Amino acid sequence: MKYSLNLLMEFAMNTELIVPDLGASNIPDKVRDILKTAIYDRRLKPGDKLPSEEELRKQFKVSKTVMREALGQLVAEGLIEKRRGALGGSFVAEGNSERILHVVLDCYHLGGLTIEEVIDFRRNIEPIVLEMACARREDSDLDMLKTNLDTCRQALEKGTIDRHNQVDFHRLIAVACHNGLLASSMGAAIKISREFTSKLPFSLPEAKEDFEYNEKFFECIKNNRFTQARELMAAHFERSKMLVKRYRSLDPKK
Amino acid sequence: MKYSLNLLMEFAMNTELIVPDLGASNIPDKVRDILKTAIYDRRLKPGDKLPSEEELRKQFKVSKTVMREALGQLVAEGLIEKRRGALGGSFVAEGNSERILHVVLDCYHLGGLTIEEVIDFRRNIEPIVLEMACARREDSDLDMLKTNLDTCRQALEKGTIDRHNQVDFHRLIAVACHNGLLASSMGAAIKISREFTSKLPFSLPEAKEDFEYNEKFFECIKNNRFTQARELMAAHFERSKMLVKRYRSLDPKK
DNA sequence: AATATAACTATGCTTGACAAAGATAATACG
DNA sequence: CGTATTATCTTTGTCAAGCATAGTTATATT
Repeated sequence: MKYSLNLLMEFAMNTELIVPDLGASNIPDKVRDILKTAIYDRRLKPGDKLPSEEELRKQFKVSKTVMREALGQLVAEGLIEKRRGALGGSFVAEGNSERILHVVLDCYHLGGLTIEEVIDFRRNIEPIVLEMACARREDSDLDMLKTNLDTCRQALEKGTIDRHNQVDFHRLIAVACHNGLLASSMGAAIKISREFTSKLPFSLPEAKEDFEYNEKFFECIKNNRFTQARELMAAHFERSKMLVKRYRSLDPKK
Repeated sequence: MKYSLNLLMEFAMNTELIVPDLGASNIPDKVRDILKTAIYDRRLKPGDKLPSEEELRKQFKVSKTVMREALGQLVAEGLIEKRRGALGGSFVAEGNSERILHVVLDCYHLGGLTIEEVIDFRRNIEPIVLEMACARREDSDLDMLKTNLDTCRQALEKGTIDRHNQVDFHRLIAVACHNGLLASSMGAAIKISREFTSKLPFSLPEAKEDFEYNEKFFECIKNNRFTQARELMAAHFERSKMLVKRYRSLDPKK
């Protein structure tokens, strides 16, 4: 079998190699950077199969362990996927914006982002997002949003609260904008909000009030009511602000 | 030395362990998930030192190789940092939003995001960002922006173009909003834009026109001219749109 | 007292061997 | 002849033991 990866030899040739990335100190990182560069340059495209670990190991002239660690990092970064078995191997991953969400979440949990920032982000951006959704939504988006509303309504009618879906409605609004970057960043912000608010007390009347907002948002999107949408979203966030404040006053520390 | 990580034993106890994350198939992933969970739960806080590889290996009852792979993945994900030497080891990383940028870039290079989406994101969000900057900028932000303008102006006066800084001005606007999530997502979008437009031809008159926009943005931010800012940014993006279109017509494929 | 050296602790790298998964080909058997 | 089982082959996954290297600390030498 022939692989179009002789270019990797650029590594094997130079013990002190020329890496485009600022010099990684250890060998696995160097190997990883070379493969990463090949992917960035599209010499390796999504779906492409890399040589086997054994083959790569020989090409890079590194040990099995190092090769595995380099590939492991690329897997962790979501750039490649590995499959076992006879037809297995390492494959360049399809671009999926799922990882954006995870990284933002990581950052939040490490204290690199505060909940205030996240909510501030939403408060300022979501009005625009709703406006965009009004302009761009397709019929399938309306169906999607409607399904969410129905699910939440059924829960409320039974006296329960579907908190997950009720918050998720906001993510779906972003999805209806048909912009991956927007959907990812809003998705992350909303996921963090959801994780945070899940600790807050939430009464049935409050939930119903929240749900009514979602219904109003839906009507705006359906009927392309741009300006009304904006005001509504602003009002909604004034409310959220109060909820967070109340929580903070209940539990002053942290 | 005593580590407060006996909780890790929850793994060692169960050969078939209970991982919060949906079952990772291989051992390193399981170990990684457990450590990740500990970080998420803040049982391990940024700056905390993990036990040595040897110690962890014993606690998790896994081989050295597996332990290293698990830690390697956490490093790749930016959750921990490793240092060599006597006082070395694995340390929980401080939250840094730098990784968000990398992941978005990865996603773009894998085809998970198109340049159209990125520009669309900017066109819709940046007017708000500029507006926010008008309201929130501090004196230090004005200095930062001014320094950028000076650098670019000097280049133009010498007949050269400082493309990097001229685009970077937009990132600095986002920074002036004092919201990490906003700065990160806009930073990523702008970095991708920059990478893309670096392939476009760019004449000196065009660069000057672009620079004048930056100067106008600065005046808005300085004097809190919200509404003017918005119109300006919209106009600026109409221009960018044309530039991209021209590029596409020059090079129809890709 | 300043400097070189040794010891210690931790990560980094190598090698070799075997296990397990997944696909294919060969074989046995109805 | 067709199906089911078994063997085999490729590739990733795991283990183990040892040595190399970095960085700190203590010790010895001058």
